[in-house]
Amino acid sequence: MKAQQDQLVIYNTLKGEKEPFVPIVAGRVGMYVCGPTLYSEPHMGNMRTFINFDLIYRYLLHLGFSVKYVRNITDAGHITNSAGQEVDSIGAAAKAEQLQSLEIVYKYAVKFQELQRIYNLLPPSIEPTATQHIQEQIEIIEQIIANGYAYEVNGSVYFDTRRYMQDFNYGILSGRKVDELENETRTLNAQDEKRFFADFALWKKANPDDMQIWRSPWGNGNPGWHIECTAMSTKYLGKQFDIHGGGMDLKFPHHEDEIAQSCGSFGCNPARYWMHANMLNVNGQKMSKSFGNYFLPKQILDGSTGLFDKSYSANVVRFFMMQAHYRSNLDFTQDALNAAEKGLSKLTDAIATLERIQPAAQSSFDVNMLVQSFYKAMNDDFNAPILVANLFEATRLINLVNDGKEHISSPDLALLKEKMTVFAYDVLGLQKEAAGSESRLAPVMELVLDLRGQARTNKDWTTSDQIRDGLAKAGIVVKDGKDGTTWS
RNA sequence: GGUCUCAUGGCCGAGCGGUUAGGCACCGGUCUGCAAAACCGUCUACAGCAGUUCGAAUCUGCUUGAGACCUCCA
Repeated sequence: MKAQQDQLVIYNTLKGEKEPFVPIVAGRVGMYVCGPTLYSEPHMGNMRTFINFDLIYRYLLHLGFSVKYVRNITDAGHITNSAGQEVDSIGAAAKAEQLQSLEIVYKYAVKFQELQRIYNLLPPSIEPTATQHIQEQIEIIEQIIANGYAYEVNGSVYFDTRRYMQDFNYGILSGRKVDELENETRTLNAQDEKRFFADFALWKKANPDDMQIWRSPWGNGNPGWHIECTAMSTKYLGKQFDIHGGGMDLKFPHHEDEIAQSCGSFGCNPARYWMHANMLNVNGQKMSKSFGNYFLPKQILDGSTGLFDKSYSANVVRFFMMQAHYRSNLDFTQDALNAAEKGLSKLTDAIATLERIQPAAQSSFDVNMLVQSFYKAMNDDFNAPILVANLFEATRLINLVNDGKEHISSPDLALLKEKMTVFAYDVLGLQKEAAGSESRLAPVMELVLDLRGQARTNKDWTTSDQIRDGLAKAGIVVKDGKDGTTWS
């Protein structure tokens, strides 16, 4: 695995190009990913980012890295945006639902946990919450003030972007130039407390109707909306760690400001590799709450999205997502989901077929090369679509072996079996379909199919077809294969 | 308006200068009492116009179209 570790290449948003992945400490990876704000149930687009970073986490683990994966939960409303508007999303949800802020957070945290289970996400090493780290946030703000990169005005603290730009590059991640930003935003902040339009809040003085308020050296208030990630990543991963991830829409200003906060307090960029997952699209447009074109992960499961005429399992949705690269847009369409559903079953069938294959003295194809292609794909910036294509190449060969047209040796068979299983289930995070889940139905079906088998032996096609049609009406499909009859 | 990204066959989606991506659909075949399923095989591309190059989907320029960010956002 060490050799494979050395081959890993990651696209670093900070550099705008792929580069070899060299962890700060050999064999260890510290990874921080921005998690959800729990003022509502995460929608499918939110889930795509978490599924993609789950894939990355899983592959790093498979390569043998010891990974500390921190993904935060935002349970404090982000009080202001840079236009100075009040946007405490959690507080707003709390008022709308007539609950306390933490009730809202807990309510949706439970749902998020459930979704992670259903979509087969590995739990992160730590899931810290913002409200449990107010003190750490305050301490970092104090440090930034002490370093001269922030100032207090009337109970609020702002990051001093102009002062910061004298020593550091603001815009290093997003490529934004402050003077380009200015023309647009200046007017919005005319009567702001800020010294400069690009300054952002680290701490915001409390409003009378705020639902959550904390004490601070500057009076009662709320933390700004970037500081929590700086506080928590620093606490659990150190001032500098390996990978910082999140959705592409967080690149600016959230991640840019995290960098500014880290540089402003500790003098260094918090992460060496910045990774950004792309958005999920519906009809070519980003799925988003504000566009109203979003739907919930469980609506796909029960078929109530209104967009598709049937439901899909979490497994199919996950496989569908694995067929696009994490840095690409992905369009959520019914045809694409249907294709994923069929493809997935073809793939899992082939893995099951491996169990029945009889080895030959020699292999008629290069199994080792095939397995290497799995690693090659994933080592190239986690290129899951290529991996999937290679798994389908293996699928084709497995079926040919099963038909006696290709051969595989015993050691090669063992290798292929292991790697197919590992890559499909451990790395891609697909789930083995629970066979025979309807335990009470199984013996009944056995009996029914047995009777139908007898009818077929007697060439009593009327009875045989009657049974088949009757079962079809009950939603059970009978398949007459070469090796007997199966149903599903 | 500013910054940036992308335009691939019926659909989804890889590709980063020379090789079949892959899946689904279609079509042909194998199997089958029939059907379905399964398996095998095959076809359809690179938005447009110029340029660089022995060679371009892949590099450059322009045109057209779409999207993201600049407000909360995964």
